[in-house]
Amino acid sequence: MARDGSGPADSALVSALLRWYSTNERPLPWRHTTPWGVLVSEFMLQQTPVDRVLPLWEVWLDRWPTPEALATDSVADALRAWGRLGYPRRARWLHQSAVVITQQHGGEVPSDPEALRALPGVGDYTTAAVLAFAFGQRSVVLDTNVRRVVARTVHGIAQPAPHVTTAERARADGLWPRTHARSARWSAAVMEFGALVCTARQPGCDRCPVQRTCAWTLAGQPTPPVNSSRQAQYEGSDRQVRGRIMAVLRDSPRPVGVVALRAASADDAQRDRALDGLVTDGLVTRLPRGRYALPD
DNA sequence: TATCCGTGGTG
DNA sequence: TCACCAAGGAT
Repeated sequence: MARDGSGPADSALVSALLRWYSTNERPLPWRHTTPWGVLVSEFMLQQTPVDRVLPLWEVWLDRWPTPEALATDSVADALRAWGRLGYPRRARWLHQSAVVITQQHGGEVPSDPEALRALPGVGDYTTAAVLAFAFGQRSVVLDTNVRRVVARTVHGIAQPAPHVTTAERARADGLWPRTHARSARWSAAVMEFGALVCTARQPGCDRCPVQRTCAWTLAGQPTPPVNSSRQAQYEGSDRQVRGRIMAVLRDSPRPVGVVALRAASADDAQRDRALDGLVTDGLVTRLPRGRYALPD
């Protein structure tokens, strides 16, 4: 039977997972905080597990309880506080967003989709997430968890496409509850369900409340096509060297010279390449006489 | 649009 | 051991 994403089976799915969420929701601190607290959490959670974000989010919100507080401090402060969370460009984007919020939005995280989407480091997902989780608005929150749950339970495939397609978004919109409050809660519920039960590797189908109606299970849980594009090797990569350079600069209270950066890579060409990239990305400042530092 | 961007845990 | 995975975004 063809599914258009708005039939009674979908209503049953929504109701069942909302019920599951009512007794399985983790007490994460960003469930009850300010819009700024939500925005910080969303930046930190991009491609980063919850357990690693938790302690750092507490530190950040204590130190910078408002966008203005962060905007007043330097990018270097933000990069040091980001520590080893990964993707330090997120710390810079978050700092830049804090500046924009302070200067253009009166210090308040905007609740307007266009204004949110215009902030550096804020894409389609983060825009939808802030609308739902900070402002209780209806938005179709499509993250990796949500997309996997919908792909399986509704579309009957093990994995969603590599990127969100127009058709996928349209079908999800048909599935999403119409009211603001129910939509926002559903977004959190389906995301939590994907993170805790309908996981990527070993889904807990024995604990799943919608196993009987799951399209993927009914189809015999067909395995996904083999992933043709493999993840690039990290060991020895420019990426690894960039990370090491950032670590040296974070740990140094003053600018460093090339000698200190040799610890990041003994390969002069690779080290220069990585440094150029970091300078271009605004994560490192090149000073006179061959010295380097984190940006002001 | 395919690729790049960090880091650490895991099966 | 090592490839995959984790509340993506920018170019």
